[in-house]
Amino acid sequence: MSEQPIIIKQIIGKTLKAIRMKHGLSQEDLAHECGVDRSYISMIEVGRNEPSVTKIFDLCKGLNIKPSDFFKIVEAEYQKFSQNSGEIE
Amino acid sequence: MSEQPIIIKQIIGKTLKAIRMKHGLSQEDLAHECGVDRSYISMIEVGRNEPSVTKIFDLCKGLNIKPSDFFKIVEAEYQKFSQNSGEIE
DNA sequence: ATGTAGACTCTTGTCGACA
DNA sequence: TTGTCGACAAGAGTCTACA
Repeated sequence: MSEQPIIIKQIIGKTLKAIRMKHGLSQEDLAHECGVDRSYISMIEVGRNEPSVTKIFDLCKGLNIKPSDFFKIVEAEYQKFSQNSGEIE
Repeated sequence: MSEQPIIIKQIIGKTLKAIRMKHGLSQEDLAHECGVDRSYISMIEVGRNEPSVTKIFDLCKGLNIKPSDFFKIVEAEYQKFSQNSGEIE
């Protein structure tokens, strides 16, 4: 049951990384900004951990974006991915 | 650091319950619909567990709503809550 | 129809250190 | 600057069963 054909953590990771880099922040900057561990951000971006909603809200605050916008991107990628059943990018 | 003044799990639970009931579904209906445990849905709605993003996507699929819409509601409640610094309802 | 409990497994999330 | 490893406490998530 934990076998999701479409892996949401990977989409979240890719999305987070893209936004973080667009803002010109390092992982450490962001980690310090929102009070989470740097290695944890790495884990997320690389798709190993799926952050909780609470953590995503924290991260979005550090990135000055609205969580709903973040999830809009994730949802769009999710649908793209489920249609193509292929690459994330 | 895991001390969030504003508890997102409670907002998620309240939101899920409201949408589920608007759709006229029981917890068991929804659980069966999206392949999760019924007691788990109860846990979420009551604010004891914070579901992962993956689970929220599953639940939204069972409710025929877009995850981004779900999070839009959660975000709105979150902001209302952080302004009033009071009741969720 | 819902909340809760116990017991269990797996993952999240933190921290320090190393490539 | 980032990925990863190991260890650890805490929480997610399942299942059975009872109020």
